[in-house]
Amino acid sequence: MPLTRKGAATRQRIVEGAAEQIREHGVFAVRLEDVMARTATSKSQLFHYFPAGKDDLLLAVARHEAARVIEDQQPELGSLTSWDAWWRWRDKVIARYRAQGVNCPLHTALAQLGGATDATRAVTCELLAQWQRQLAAGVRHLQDDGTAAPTLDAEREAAALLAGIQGGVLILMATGATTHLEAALDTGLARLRGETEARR
Amino acid sequence: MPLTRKGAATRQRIVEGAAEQIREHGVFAVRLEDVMARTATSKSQLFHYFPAGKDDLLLAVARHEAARVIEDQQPELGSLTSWDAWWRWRDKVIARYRAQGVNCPLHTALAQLGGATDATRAVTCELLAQWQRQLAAGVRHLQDDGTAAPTLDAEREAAALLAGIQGGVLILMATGATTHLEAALDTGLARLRGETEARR
DNA sequence: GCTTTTCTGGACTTGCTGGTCCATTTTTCG
DNA sequence: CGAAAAATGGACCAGCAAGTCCAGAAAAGC
Repeated sequence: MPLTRKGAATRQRIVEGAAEQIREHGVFAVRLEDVMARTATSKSQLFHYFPAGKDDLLLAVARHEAARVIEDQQPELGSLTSWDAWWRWRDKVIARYRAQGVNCPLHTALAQLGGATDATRAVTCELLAQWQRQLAAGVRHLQDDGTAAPTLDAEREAAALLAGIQGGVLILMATGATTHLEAALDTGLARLRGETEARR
Repeated sequence: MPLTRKGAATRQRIVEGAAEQIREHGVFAVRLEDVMARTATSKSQLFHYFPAGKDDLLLAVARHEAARVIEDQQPELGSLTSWDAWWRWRDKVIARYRAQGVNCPLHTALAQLGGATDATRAVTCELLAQWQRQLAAGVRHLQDDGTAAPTLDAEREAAALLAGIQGGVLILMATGATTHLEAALDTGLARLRGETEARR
């Protein structure tokens, strides 16, 4: 079923509108009606573009938001080629999540879908894998320029860092404080450099 | 409203039954009816013991599960007095969450409640605070016996470790793999000891 | 034992929200 | 231009699950 230019625009409007709505009020509070009102669409349109209904839409939103997560960290995340770049990235991550506050659309969208479906799981895994891949690349850069010990397992370090970020964000969502996210990032980076003390 | 012995038993049966149900099928799939069937109770009982309805029950479950989280880590978490104790604790945490698999009743229960309510936030914060407190105490023990550098900020290290655990569990729930949880714990512990290499 | 309170059963109500349907308009494309 | 396909509007349906109510059984307490 080919989409006309107009159709594609509408579809996108729906996805973005739904994402915003979720960001503002959380997934559980979002009804199809809200999305309709926000995006000036009718129910038939929703089901026209997302035949399988709400889950279908939510999945699209999840994909959309997953892409955003990575994009928002660029270009820093993609070029963690120096110690300085790492710190710029660190600051960006904290700023991004501090701004986002307690609503993690991706996280909640996935939660709503129950994680049961293979599709949702795939979205999550893909996001995590991409993220970790870029972190690991960054670790290797540090190893190359002698900042980080060559004995470190880059992949493992990246995994640990990623876990710290996820947990930090989770705690941020629960408590509203960025303390843990910062602690995770700072101790993680300090570790890469072989420092005992965490900066800042 | 004083509870008779029987009443208290019923109430507890409901909470535990609901918790099990959630653990097995996730919060979103749990209907009051399911809880009724499982605990051999009627709807009037549910509303008798939890006047505010489902949210009320869910909150009780959250509290119940929060307590479990800490309990399940005892006695290790409470006495992280040596490097060895730390490792025993590490193994216990991994085992616990591996067994639990993809269902984190606490996490989902809180998600369902939206995190909006003050009550749910309080439960989460209390749990995190307790957890972190015990970790920090453990860090100080390591500093006392010379295993960890005295320059480390125990509270901050504990925060980072906690974030890593939370993220690791989150990723475990999403992907089913304990890789990240292990990586977070192992690098975290290695860092405490000032090792460059992560064990295992 | 008798009264009061608590506990339990289950039928009933109700509101909400996802989903269906068809008629109408707009776009596409030969 | 005209036919086919896509896009849109909005009324309608259906089911579910939360929450209400009252009557009756069991326990508590004097």
